[in-house]
Amino acid sequence: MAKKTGEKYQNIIEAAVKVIAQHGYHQAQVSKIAREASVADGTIYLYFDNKADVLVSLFKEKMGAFVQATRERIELLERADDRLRELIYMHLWQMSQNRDWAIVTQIELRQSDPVVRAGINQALKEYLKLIDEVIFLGKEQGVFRENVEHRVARKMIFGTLDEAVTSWVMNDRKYNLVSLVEPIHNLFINGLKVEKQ
Amino acid sequence: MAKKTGEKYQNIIEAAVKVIAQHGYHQAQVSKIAREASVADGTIYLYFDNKADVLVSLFKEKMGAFVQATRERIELLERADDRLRELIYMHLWQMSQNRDWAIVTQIELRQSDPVVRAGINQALKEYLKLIDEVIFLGKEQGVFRENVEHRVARKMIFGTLDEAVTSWVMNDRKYNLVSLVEPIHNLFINGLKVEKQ
Amino acid sequence: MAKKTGEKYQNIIEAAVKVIAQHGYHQAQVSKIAREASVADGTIYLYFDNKADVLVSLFKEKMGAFVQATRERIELLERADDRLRELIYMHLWQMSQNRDWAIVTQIELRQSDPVVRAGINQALKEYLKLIDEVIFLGKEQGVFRENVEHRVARKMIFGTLDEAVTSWVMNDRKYNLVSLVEPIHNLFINGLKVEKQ
Amino acid sequence: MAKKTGEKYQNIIEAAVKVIAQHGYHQAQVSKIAREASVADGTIYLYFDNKADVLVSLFKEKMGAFVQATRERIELLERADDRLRELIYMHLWQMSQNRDWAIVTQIELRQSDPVVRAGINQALKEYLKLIDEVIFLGKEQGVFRENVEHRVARKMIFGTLDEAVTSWVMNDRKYNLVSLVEPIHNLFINGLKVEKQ
DNA sequence: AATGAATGAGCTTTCATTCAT
DNA sequence: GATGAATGAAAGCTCATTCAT
Repeated sequence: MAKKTGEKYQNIIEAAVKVIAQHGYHQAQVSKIAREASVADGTIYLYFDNKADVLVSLFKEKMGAFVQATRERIELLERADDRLRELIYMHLWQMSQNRDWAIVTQIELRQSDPVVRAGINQALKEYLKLIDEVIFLGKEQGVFRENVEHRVARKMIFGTLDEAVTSWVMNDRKYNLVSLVEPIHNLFINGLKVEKQ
Repeated sequence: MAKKTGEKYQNIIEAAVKVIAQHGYHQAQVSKIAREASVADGTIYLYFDNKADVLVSLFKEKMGAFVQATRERIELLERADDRLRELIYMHLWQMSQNRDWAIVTQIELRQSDPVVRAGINQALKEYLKLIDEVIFLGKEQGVFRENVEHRVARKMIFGTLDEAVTSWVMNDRKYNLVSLVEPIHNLFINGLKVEKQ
Repeated sequence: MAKKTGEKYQNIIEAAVKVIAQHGYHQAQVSKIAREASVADGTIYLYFDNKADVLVSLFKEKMGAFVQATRERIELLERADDRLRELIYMHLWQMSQNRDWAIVTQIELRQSDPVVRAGINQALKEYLKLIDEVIFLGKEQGVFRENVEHRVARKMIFGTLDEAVTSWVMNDRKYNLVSLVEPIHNLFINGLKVEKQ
Repeated sequence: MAKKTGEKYQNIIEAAVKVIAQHGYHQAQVSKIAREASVADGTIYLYFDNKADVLVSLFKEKMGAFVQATRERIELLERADDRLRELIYMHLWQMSQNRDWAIVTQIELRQSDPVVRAGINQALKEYLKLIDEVIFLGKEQGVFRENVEHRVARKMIFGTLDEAVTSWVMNDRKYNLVSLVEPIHNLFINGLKVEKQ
């Protein structure tokens, strides 16, 4: 039913991001998004099945671009540990570049109902797959330990980055998020323990 | 105004957890909670200021007990790395023990409105403080590296555990969450890298 | 926000008068008014900000027409005492013509909350101004005494008419309200005292 | 059922006046009145049938005293026109003496539901009867015109005084209400018209 | 394709009254 | 007589979605 292309399709998605970032998820009514996109309320339903579809599409579009950009950048690098650093960098850098998107992603969209959550999780899988690939590569290259459970490592990497961005957004972005790239990478690679001397 | 003690107070909190876990946040009406607690709708307002207050109180009560139990257990141990293992264990074990609570905490309560979120974040701080204490102790004992940024380490520990539990809940708890204690602890301590030989 | 024009706007106002007159102020729920107006509950909120706005608008619309009709009629007359008689006549005649409106105005709307009261008082001022004009004209024409305090005279005129209509409504309109025009006018003009002979 | 005597009965009535004057009719909950009277909520129902009964009783008690005091004073005077002046004076003076009572009587109690209104009107009749008596006496004494309709005169007297007090209360009692006694009396007696010379 | 007026289901909270103690 | 904890009915308002134009 919904025609998921065209200029208006993009306009509506951008409008949704803007409205949600500005007014919060619970104040992001369809009519407000329509006004921001300069279309009629009904027009939204020509491009999307329902409101949840707007949110899920929004997340997929943005997340797709995010993953692709990250993938392109890390594949320029050889070593898995360098790729991991680049992934951490891209994650934090992209979020710090787009204030609205960070708010929407880390705070507002988490309040959405189960249907939207399901769509979001679906879109997230692509990113988790990319993380897995880095881990597997690291093991192959003998850079990461063989006995590291890749599912556990993936949770650590995603969980830490996610928590870092959320915490940064919640603290009104008072510090430079990208400055965390090295400390985080270092911690992932070397762990907490003191090196034997 | 609200009398935040007594048997009914506890009943209502338990009923809220049950209803939210069973029907989801958006289907957890006051009347449903009241029925589950075997009180009249109005009775809830003798013990809580409003619905948000029920949810925040619920989180504070449970989280307070959670943090206290964890603190008591880890303080029986000497070394910071052992304490960290115990904290990981307590986090995962307590969540795996209480199916409803895990769902409420990881999924449903995240959908709540800003007022509830603020109350929840407040309650979470106590837990983050406990994590910080373990990190500081580790540095003092020379068990953890001095040059580890404690804020980054805290984000890693909390972010990883949180992601692990969410992931486990979302996958319908198909595996034993406690089995992740060792892998996670190992990863936190030793990192991803291969040991020099 | 509210679009205060159109056929539906008028329909809702008429429906509100009817429902309030029939069921009383405290039984005039929005849903009842909507049903009477043959619109959905939500439609009311396209034309009015809230329930109080319906009531205030209703009063303003009706009172505005009332004052205008009265003004047009009295301005056809020269002498202030004739104008006063016409004002008394119009007041009593218009009320006796519209059973529902009289009930709403004299009984039901007086039960309304402070917000509505404030709006009503605002609308009443226009009528009081008209009364004042008649008094001033009378003084200019040498028909009314110069030493009559116009504020006191205004209270007498409005207070008496208001009491007359209220009393008539409360007594289930058993007599002809318009028959009071002459006695009231006579009393206003000549007072209680016996003429010196 | 209700025992309409005793110290607590009086306390509750005084408390009701105070609470209504202070917080307004719509904020005068039974529990608030009970607290002000230093009794339990349930105790009110030992002395009154229901909330409406409290309000009606309150009005009757106060109005009874008001009428009696007025009657005693005017009966000291011979002439009906003097009695009328005294009645005007007593009405305005008593209201201006008791701020709370004036607010309750003129503003707040008018918002009450039909049951209370009916009780109030009942209590008012005694006062209207007193006004009638003055008018009849005036006619007998040849002080007031025979051809004055007493019902109309009564409406004028009560309507004007009522409007005067309401207006004074609404204007935050910025002027001295008693200063209106002479102007009002003069207007009632002599009317608006210029004396023939 | 686009519009936007109309729909109507759904829910938190208040408060007069009761009754077991 | 006095208490006050408990009751539960009742209603204004929002907003995603539709559909006639």
